[in-house]
Amino acid sequence: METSISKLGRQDWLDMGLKTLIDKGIEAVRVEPLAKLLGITRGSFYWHFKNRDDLLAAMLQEWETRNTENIIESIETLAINPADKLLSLLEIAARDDNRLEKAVRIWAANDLAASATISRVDGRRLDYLHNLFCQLGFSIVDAKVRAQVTYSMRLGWFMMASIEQSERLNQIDLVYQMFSKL
Amino acid sequence: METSISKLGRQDWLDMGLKTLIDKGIEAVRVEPLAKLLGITRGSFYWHFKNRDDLLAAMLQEWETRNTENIIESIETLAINPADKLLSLLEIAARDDNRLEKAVRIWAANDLAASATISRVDGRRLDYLHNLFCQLGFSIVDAKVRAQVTYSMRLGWFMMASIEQSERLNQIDLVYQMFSKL
DNA sequence: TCGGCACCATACATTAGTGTATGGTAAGAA
DNA sequence: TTCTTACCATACACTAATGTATGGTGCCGA
Repeated sequence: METSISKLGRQDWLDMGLKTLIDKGIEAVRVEPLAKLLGITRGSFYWHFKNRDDLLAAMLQEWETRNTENIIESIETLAINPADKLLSLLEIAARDDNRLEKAVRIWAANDLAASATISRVDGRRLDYLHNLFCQLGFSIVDAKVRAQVTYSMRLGWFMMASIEQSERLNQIDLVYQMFSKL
Repeated sequence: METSISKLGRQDWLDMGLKTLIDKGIEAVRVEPLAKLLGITRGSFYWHFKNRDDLLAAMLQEWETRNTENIIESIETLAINPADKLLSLLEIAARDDNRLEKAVRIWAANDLAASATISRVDGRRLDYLHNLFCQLGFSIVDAKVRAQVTYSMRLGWFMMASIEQSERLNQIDLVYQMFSKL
């Protein structure tokens, strides 16, 4: 039937959890307030999840799998040579809506499970960047430094509150010139 | 008398607040747990502070004033020409213990008062950096972009969990070469 | 030496959330 | 039709924290 008044499922709780994680941080992801937002009681929640920690773990995994699937693959399809790939990466990082990633990183600052997830993601991305700079002709060690620096910059982008998307796009030209040249 | 068993004061609560902010985040800064850590009851707290928000505001102000006094002044004394100043800034950022700043930034992600403070600090630092790059011979707009990029990178440093101080120090050479050259 | 101030303890009322147990209901399978 | 499954409501016991009110105590100055 797919009517909009149909019953809610586990995914609805998950989505609402991720949404309030983005809007108000992990401490605001609590089952009673979530229930209020969904117009429902907590009885439903404890049917789908063991407890609050179970939801948090599910949220973390949801983000990591989504993330692992998306980013790198899309680059690999829409760009061929390493220089274009680097540029595409920078543009995606500057343009995309990073609110969920930022929220997870903030979460990770005081939570072991979240910080383990973040570390894995960082590792994969740094490896990919490292590889890219190697393909651009840099030595192993030079490529590593460049990967770290560009990635630091990318992380800094969404930690700096007072910066506009247009300004980030301005920065890309400079960064690309600097980092892609031998 | 100055005996170590003397009574506690407002500053002791403040210090313990900042310490647990660093260790466990702002949500862990709560008066009952703090009282336990100080080996005292909450009666003392409500003598020195109006309520929990009053403590949080005091912590924020403490950090901002400390911060405003320290950083830039120390640079201005230990380096004369703009190039040395830039290098000193990078080294300080890479070497210093940024745990408190990181904690405040994490806090700011979900708190208006903290994010206002962070914005002021970012503004001051970006202005200073901008000025530095101007003195190095860059145009107004080029200096602005460079200031933003170097500052982003600095913020990214303490958002990236898996990076060692020694690696940051390695990055400095490259960054300094890239950004100081016209 | 005595009053007062600064600091701390204790007790209370209140709030917001957790997790469990148990029962109700609507829809589709048997 | 009846049964079962999936989902939701309700009620309860519990925990951890907030803020207030009030009283106790040690020290210091007049």
